[in-house]
Amino acid sequence: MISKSSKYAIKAVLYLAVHTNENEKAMVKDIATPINVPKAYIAKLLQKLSKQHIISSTRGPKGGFYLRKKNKEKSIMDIIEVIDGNEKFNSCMLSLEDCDHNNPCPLHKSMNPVRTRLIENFKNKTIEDASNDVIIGKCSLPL
Amino acid sequence: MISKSSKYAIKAVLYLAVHTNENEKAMVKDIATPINVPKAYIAKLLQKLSKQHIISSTRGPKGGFYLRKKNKEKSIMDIIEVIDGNEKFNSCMLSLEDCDHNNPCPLHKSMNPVRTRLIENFKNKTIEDASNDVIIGKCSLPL
DNA sequence: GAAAAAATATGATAAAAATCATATTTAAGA
DNA sequence: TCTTAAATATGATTTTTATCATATTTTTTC
Repeated sequence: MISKSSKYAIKAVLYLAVHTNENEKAMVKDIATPINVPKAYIAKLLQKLSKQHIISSTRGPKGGFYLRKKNKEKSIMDIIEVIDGNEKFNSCMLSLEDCDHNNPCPLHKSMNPVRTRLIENFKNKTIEDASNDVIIGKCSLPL
Repeated sequence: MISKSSKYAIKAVLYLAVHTNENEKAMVKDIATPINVPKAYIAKLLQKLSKQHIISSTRGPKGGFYLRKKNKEKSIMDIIEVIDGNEKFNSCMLSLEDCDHNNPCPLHKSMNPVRTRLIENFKNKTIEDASNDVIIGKCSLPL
């Protein structure tokens, strides 16, 4: 559905949303274990997210990764786009070159509403939305 | 979304649905080009599909791959399950071990209806349904 | 039955995704 | 300003997925 990397990234960002802010940062080693992702691998993903301003970071002692208010306004889709690229959901279900409404493949008609709904969900759900559900105990995260 | 292999397999089966029957078979070399898939690769996928009785085949001269009525009753989901395995759509969107209705991850609530719909679509759409749309010109296939 | 034409079986190679390792840069604090 | 602790940059390795190649078996036809 979405790549392992994107799933990892989403989990990491949600972890940061719940546990960090300008004053309380988290280091890779603090993040990797609770979200159950290899340390060196999540480090790379965090760097990518940081460079694209999905998350914030500072170097050196007392440094780490964290989320600002601005960061929390980003959507789940923003994360996926940084990690998997933004063609992820735009291509035809059968990868046909010129499948569209006027020239649909046999799966187009039934699948398009699903795809649209999927994209909407990812776009509409902000980091803040998702992490709030965790904070108020409505949803769970780790592992 | 679904693997390249599954897409290839679906295209091949639909090709067979439109162009073959008990009396008119198609060889790998006849199939590979129009659906735009490497010959040796689609050969392997066809063998897998054949072994699982999604498609039919006979060896030797005059042999080839084809679809019986029974084959056409199979669903798109049947193809995907043979190629990608049947865990494809069952896991949590974040791959959390014990995410379910009672202990949902932050994406569960919004994503579950989409997932359900997706599965239903794949299960309800038979080879026959899809190929008929091509035959009556409602949908297109190649490339 | 021998020859040829097809699928089938098996395994090797290439490309992409995921994982691991290490050197470099930056910032804090003594 | 030196040491240390952190992110950052870079690249090597492993695993998975996709692709290529070839030998074997089955079936038809002569």
